[in-house]
Amino acid sequence: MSKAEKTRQFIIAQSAPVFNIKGYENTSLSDIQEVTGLTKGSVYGNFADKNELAIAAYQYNYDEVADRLVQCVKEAGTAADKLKSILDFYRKNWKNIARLGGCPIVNAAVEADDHAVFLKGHVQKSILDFAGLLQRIIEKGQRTKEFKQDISAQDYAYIMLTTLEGGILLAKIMHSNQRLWMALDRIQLIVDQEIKL
Amino acid sequence: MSKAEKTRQFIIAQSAPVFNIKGYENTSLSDIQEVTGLTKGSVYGNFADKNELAIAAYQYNYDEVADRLVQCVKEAGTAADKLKSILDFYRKNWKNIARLGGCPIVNAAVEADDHAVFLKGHVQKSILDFAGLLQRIIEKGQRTKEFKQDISAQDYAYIMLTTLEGGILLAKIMHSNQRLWMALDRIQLIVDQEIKL
DNA sequence: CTAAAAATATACCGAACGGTATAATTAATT
DNA sequence: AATTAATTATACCGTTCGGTATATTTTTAG
Repeated sequence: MSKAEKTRQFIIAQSAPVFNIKGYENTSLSDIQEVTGLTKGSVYGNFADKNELAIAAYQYNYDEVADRLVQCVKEAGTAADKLKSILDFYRKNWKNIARLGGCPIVNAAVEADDHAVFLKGHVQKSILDFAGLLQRIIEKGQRTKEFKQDISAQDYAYIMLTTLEGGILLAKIMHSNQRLWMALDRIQLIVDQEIKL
Repeated sequence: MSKAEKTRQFIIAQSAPVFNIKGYENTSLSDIQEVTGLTKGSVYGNFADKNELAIAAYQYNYDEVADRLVQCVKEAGTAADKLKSILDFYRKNWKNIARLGGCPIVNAAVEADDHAVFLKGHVQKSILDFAGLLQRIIEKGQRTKEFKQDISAQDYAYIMLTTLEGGILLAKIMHSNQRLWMALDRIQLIVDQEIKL
């Protein structure tokens, strides 16, 4: 890894939380200078423009959560355990996620849907990715006869994602873990009552 | 209503969708000049600063939706019909709401939770307001023996709100009505299976 | 160790930002 | 209709914005 590549990664890692907290359009280069201790010349030597860095930072923010989720899922055995491990992950890590600005998908989605267009494709892709993860777990459960055969794995994946992100949104603005806990409990209820055989 | 008061209302009404679309921090005074056809002097003659206008615009955006929801609720008879009328409202008006930037609560919440602090209290208040509306409908249903007695009206109000806002978030960024329809169907399912007697 | 290449810092650009003092205009009062 | 008061327009302020040309420093390769 060259020096410049190291610097590039350093800039992304340092600025990622700032983008997640202040917003991708609202974060300024002086914010990035402040948090990295580098100068504009250094930043622009490694990124074509602010948007390129913003996109890299969003990807970093999403991957940071997604990679750990995938890890949780891998470590769990049954499909039901895999789903539970995702809910547990949020219960265990919510405080820290909130400190870093909350869910990257939620934050970026609101910006990207009608004005920060340069982010839209990336946010859409990560939503498909997350929904896909959930869907594949449900389908696996169906193959292993853990879960009902006649349900739509995709529909339930999106119901879970919807409930999760709604819960995160409310929990963040209301400063209330309970709003998220309730959403997670609701997802578990759906798994137990509607998905499990 | 004085001339200035008329102008004030005009500025709020014209700029409200812009704030909802571009964000409350990211909307500039030149955006407001453009959409109102007025000059800075005129704007600052009616508002102390940009934040005062932003708050008024948020309130306008929320009230615009909330007032119509309250109207729907009033016109419906039973508690179950009242809840259904809210879901129908979103089904019928989603296209237009999306055109104006989506749900004011969702948009403002993401900004207000960690950087646009001046909005936070107002967003929190409207969430309590919306949840309260749902809660009161459920409690009415309990009093009229439509709904189960042993459920928590407040918990179900928040589950509905969570699902609704999650659905709106996904529908907006994915350009997919289906994501919202699915959330609305899920809420109806909860009413039918868990709330109704 | 030295030269070439790559990476970072400096100093600056024009444009847009939020905001204001004041002038010009319009509305309200008598 | 005239005068006063309220409202809107003009012109400007200092600051910050994203971005860049160039100089300096630091890596890297021979």
